[in-house]
Amino acid sequence: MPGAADGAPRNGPLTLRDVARRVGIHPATASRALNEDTRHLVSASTVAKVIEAALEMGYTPNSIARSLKTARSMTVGVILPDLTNPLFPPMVRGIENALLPSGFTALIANTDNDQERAHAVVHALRLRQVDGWISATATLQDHLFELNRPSSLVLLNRLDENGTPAVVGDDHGGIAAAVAHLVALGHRRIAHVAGPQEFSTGSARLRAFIEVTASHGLPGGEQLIAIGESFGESAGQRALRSLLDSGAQFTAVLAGNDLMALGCYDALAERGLRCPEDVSIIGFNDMHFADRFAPPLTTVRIPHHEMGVRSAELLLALLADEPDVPNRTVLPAELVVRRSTAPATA
Amino acid sequence: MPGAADGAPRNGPLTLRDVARRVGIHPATASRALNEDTRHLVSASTVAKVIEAALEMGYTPNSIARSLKTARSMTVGVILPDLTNPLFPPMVRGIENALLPSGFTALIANTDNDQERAHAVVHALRLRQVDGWISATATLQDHLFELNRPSSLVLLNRLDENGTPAVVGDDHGGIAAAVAHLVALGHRRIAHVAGPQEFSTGSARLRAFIEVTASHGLPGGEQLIAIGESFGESAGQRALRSLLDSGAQFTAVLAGNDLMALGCYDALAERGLRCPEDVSIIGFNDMHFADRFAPPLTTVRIPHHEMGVRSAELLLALLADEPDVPNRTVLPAELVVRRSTAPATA
DNA sequence: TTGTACGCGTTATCAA
DNA sequence: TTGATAACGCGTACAA
Repeated sequence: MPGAADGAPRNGPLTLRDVARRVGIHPATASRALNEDTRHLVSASTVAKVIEAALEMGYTPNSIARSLKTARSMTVGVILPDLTNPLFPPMVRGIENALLPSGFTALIANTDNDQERAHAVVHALRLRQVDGWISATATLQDHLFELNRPSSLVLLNRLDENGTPAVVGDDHGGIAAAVAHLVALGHRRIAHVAGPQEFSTGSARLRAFIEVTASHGLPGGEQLIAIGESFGESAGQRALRSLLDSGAQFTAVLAGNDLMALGCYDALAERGLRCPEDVSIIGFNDMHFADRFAPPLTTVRIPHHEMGVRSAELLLALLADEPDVPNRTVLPAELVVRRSTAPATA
Repeated sequence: MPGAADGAPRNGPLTLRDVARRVGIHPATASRALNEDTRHLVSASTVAKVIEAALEMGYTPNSIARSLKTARSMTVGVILPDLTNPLFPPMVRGIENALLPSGFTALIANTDNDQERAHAVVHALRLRQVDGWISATATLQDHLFELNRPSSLVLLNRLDENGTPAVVGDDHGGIAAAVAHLVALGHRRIAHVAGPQEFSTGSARLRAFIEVTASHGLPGGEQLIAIGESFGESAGQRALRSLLDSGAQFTAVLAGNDLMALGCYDALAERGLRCPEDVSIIGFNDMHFADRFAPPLTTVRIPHHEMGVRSAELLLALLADEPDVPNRTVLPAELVVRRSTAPATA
């Protein structure tokens, strides 16, 4: 005699059975009444009674039980290099905002660009049965692929070679705008402190830099390019330092991102060079507080929050098996001119 | 005949039954073998066989099913005002790092200091059956209290009047160090641009300011205090502006936090006042990039990451029903002198 | 329109 | 030391 209908009051949190008992119906009916898309199977009057009872009793469905039954955890794993990098919080907020209406929750994990740690956190999230993934890390895609249907993965601020659905900023357009700005200021010898080439953003920006400077007829070649070993400040500093040491002549620097631009500030300072009087510097991303630096950084803005939103929407579409989901979304980049760029003097 | 032992291969992800079948034992035994703290109930040889089989088959336990059975979701809800505020990411990372070894996962939610949204996100997390809460928001405690046993809540960077376990920075010590620094530089008329008084940090710092300036024998009184309506930049700007408008005389400003200090920079700039030549400014928190501002901000550092770690450890202890968990942890604050403070000239 | 019966995958409890 | 059974709370065929 399972599910006996006697009135023994339960002590833990309320269940569907409690609500059903209160209304005097079977739990299954209560379930149907409470559930959006089965509600039409139930008479309007019972629906009303069930909903009222549920509200009154303060019933909340147990999502764990539901997940076990439906085999969907309603969670999304979000893999980041490091939440502490101001680039990511706005993206995360965008993801969370886009996920909320659908009842999905984001699980955030940081890899610190460390393979070991990446595996650990991805494993931890797999144990949690996440339904899908948003990854803003590089070189991890392959591993995620081993473990997931491609249809449940969206890349954010990254591209891979497998055509995995991705949301990125317009690297080429951003670089073009930055170079055009410098050219308009009279700069002709422009250097590029590039990000690591394993990252799609690092290589896309370098490629764009080479193309765009060539199309402007500017002097190019490897002596005006230095590649950092990370996207951090010290990598930017070391890269520009090496350029300075090489004796290359330039009046402006395009940095791989804002953090590297900050490192360029440092490299300049330690040589007694001033920005923008001696060397103009442009960053990429327009991260929070870029307008507060000394000097305020001219940089390329990409829509962080919007990128998060779009990546989540893309994933939601994939999870809903929608047809025709685009596999590459490029969001516009925009140059923000501040005070780290000035007319060329040299 | 439930759980028939015939060899029908399942197609979905592997379950405990698959592993058990492979080894030729009962699923319950496999469960015991795989589980740390029941393993001692199983013979060493079966344990070995089960573990090997599980590894070989790539079995991963279904945490949803486990949660349903154990009534623990192994998740912790983390309530923040706004992840975009650089104060919080390091704390979140601390929380995640401290949680990871215990198998707990953090669910992050932002309130934007909006009651409506706060309720929505807390509700969403409740539905997810989080086992405990870490809250860095103000004025929400009461509501959380209605919904949870007090033993599952830890406050972070906040205090309430109910003695809820909390981890905070040493506001009084930090303010004391800041004032001492200014006094040593010859300042005597020091203003305070205070944070909102509904927040424990806002009121604690104001109280400390009043006490400490008095103990130094400095001029006090309301004309040297302005209270911002939020902890943001524009609130700080408006507050200092009002002080300036009031005609109050001061040579240094203690801001409620770093963001408000940034607002003070703006208020000074719009009056043609220079920092630190005309007015020295000190912030609070030493958030990321405070050293990059113009001028680099002298501020009080609190150990963000450590605070996150400690709050998570505290919560873990509460969840484990450990006795003698401290209900207030105060972490040391340290003054970081940069270039927004200088000897008094006026 | 509603009720019945069952199972999602795991672990707790009891019995052997 | 192991096996059998039941139950966590829910959703869903199927039957009524």
